[in-house]
Amino acid sequence: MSLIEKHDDAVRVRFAPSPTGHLHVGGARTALYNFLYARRNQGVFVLRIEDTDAARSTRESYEGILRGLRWLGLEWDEGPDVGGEYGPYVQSARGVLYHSEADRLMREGKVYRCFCTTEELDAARVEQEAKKLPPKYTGTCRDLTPSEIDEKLARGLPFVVRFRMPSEGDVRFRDVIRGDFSFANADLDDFVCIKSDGRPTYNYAVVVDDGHMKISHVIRGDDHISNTPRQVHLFNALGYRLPKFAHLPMILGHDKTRLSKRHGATSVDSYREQHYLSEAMVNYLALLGWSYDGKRELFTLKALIEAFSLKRVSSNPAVFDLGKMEWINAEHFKTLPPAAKIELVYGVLEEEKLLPPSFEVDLSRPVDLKLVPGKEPVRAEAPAEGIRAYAREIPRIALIIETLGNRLKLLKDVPDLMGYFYRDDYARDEAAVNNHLMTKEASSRLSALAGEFEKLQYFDRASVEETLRGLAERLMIEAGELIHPSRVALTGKTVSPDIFWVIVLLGKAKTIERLRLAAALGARGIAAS
RNA sequence: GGCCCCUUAGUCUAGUGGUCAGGACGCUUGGUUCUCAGCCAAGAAUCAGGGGUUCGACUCCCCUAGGGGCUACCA
Repeated sequence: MSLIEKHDDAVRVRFAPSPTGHLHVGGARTALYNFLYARRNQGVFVLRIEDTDAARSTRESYEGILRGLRWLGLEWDEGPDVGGEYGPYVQSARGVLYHSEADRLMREGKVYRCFCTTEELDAARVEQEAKKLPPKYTGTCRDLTPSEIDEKLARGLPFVVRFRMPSEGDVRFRDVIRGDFSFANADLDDFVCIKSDGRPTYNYAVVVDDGHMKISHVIRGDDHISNTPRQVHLFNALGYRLPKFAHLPMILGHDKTRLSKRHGATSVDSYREQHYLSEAMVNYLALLGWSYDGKRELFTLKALIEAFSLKRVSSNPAVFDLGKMEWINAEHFKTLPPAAKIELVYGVLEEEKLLPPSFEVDLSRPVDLKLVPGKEPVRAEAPAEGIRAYAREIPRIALIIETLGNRLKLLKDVPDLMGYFYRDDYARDEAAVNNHLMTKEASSRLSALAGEFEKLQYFDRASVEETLRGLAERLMIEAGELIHPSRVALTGKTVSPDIFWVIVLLGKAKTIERLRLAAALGARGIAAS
């Protein structure tokens, strides 16, 4: 094998979004599969921006797409911002190429100028539809004589460039995922390559670019299957080597229609904003249309690169299931090292403004990292700017995360799960308060418990538990009779992590304060009723 | 209207003529327990429908139905 051939066989794939909206999950998955295929085969991953629709393309969208891809960890080797051998990578900057290639096709008689107006075209289409005929270009300008063309040109009439489609025969191509296709040329049309404003159409620009960028595999959504025969014609007409095609199944919403806004969040931005882990998003997207062996489901990006294969991409559409993605998110979160969890949780606490400077917890004596059973003390890294102010809060966050354990699955649940550790105006469950706090017994018990805690020298978990259970014994009640109202008094909810850890982490002063408040509330409530 | 794609439990999938149709999420039940989560154990649930081909079809062919795509000077 010569060096040239070797070069031609190199895997080069591309993700080619048009900057007309946010990066949605379907696009992200297409990008992911391209990325994985490139990395798996030591290939090159190209990012190309298809902005030939001047009216709909925006700068914000362009930036959003790049941001989304970076968040997912899908770094490209060639692209608009990083450059590369075959740039520019933005179609609006490749006009010269499109025109020179069109001129070449024109000289070879493979395309022709069409002077038909939009009105004429529309009228013809309406007529065809009325007669239940397939709408096709009528071919008015297909065989204009050179003098007719010169005459129209001289009059300055606008024109488009159309592809001269053979009226007979058929086109064939193979799809890596779906096998062989054959389309009758008669069903295709003399589609437009260059619009009257001089810009290329999608079908034309894609082929010129894929050809010139030496794309070896076109991996894209299956909504492009029916565009492929036109593109194959163009590849042949232009004399480019035909890439291999791989069409991915569509991603659907829960009602099995194309995924759209009304199905919930469809942009990868919104998942990032909701604090989903990018690794989880990548993992879930990978599974939407691809499987490794039908068994293994948890992968890091790195593991996906090892495992990915186009051969195992499914051909049926997949429904996006948030529930499964959240499970995958939880699984990935579990595997994070403590320091990473702290950083993530801290970020959410800060963003949700749950770190009010006024909220002082009495941590001077009791809470110590050594209290985490079976764990090495967690040492926070040198605090970054902004973190300094709360540096002494870091160990406590570490302990809260530790205590929360598996209950913390989604970062977006942090406010709900941790709010009562940081604010006195935490959410209270109305029913829980009524059921557990508004009784004479609860009121006196909580008051008694507060009194017992008051006497404690060391507010560690063992002392706290011993104190509570001891009181229960003396009152001749189940420990639960003390635990349940305490939980509601301290957290506002009927569910929380281990109550003794909650008490310790809340600190002695705060615990007693809330127990007394609840006791008073109960006494008042009873007197009032 | 024409051309094309898709169809295994609620969902993602394994399966390539002979399997008790496997796994996962979710769901149900039981166990552990201060609640919840977790964990452990058990369980319900699937080959869209109809014709063929074959000794034998989830697997091959045809039809129907449903969903989707293209048929633009959108991509």
